Amino acid sequence: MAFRSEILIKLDRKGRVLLPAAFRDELPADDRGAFVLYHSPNVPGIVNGNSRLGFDAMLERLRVEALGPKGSLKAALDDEAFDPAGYLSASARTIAMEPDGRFSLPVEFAQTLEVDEGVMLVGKGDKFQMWNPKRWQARRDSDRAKMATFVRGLSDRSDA
Amino acid sequence: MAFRSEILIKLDRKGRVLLPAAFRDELPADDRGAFVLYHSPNVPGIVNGNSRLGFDAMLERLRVEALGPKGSLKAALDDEAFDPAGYLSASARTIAMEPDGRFSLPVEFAQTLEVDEGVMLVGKGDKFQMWNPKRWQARRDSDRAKMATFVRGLSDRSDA
DNA sequence: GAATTTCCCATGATATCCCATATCATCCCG
DNA sequence: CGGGATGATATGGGATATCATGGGAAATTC
Repeated sequence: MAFRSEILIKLDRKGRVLLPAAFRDELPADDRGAFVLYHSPNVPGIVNGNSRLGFDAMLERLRVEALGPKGSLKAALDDEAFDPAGYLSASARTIAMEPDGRFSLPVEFAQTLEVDEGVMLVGKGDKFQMWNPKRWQARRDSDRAKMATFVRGLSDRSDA
Repeated sequence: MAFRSEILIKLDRKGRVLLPAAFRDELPADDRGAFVLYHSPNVPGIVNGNSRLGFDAMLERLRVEALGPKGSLKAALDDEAFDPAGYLSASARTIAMEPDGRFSLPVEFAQTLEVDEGVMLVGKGDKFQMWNPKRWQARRDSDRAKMATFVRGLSDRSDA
């Protein structure tokens, strides 16, 4: 399971979006037909996506790694303490696809994305993202510069 | 797994390219049939290729290098920080081959390469590259001179 | 019963399958 | 040792399947 590539998908006048075949193929074989969308925890305007399995696995890691094995029990009971996994669950929605891979984008996500006629789907390996195409272009340009800097930095370190 | 030699391959009028047998043989035995292409992180005009395994291994090293072993949870959640592995995933595509080893070159790669009728496939050991033949010739000539200088420099350094 | 959602069919573009050919290296057998 | 036989390789191309998208019609929903 590794989401790759960036694909521009049209939003039709019925509000439907296609999950590209390249991404559908990365969903677990026993759970095609549905996946999870959730708001970015720290960047408004980004919607994240993953298989149900992948999303649940991330929550699990979050519970164990961030809170420790005992913390997860506490999170299950303590309604006062902040629970990051619970927060993400609340911001997430399970999305059922039509047989051809299309789904209707819930308005809450359409709003943060501020989509009009197209959505950019971006593979991030363990998950994918949905972007407003223009905002993605700006982000990609800035990331490209950071990547070049990062690569240059690597060679320096090997000499040191 | 070691990609060697440089091979000129035709691009047919359907946009198909053959992954030469010499390179196909270097793919993992349990994962022939598909591989990964991705844009060079810092040189426009170069397309890199590797097995899925090789690509994923590189991403893994990247994550460790960039974030440290504990950084993976942060990378999975933080949509604001620059994530080199995520950047590469977005610039990559999984390519399925026909049984005879051919694949249709995605337009995004055909564009950066500016190919017309031929692509140069170049083995780089742990990965391979696709080049516009003319650009590759220029690069090879410049590399040849650099290599001679480099080899000459080696003896001095080893004595020091 | 008007708006929304789901199902189904249509279509153009692309990708894939499959068959065909030319070239070359390898093999095999007398 | 020679001369086909064999097989893998690189390429071409027709036929078929899949993909992304549009849109009509039935089924929900409030």
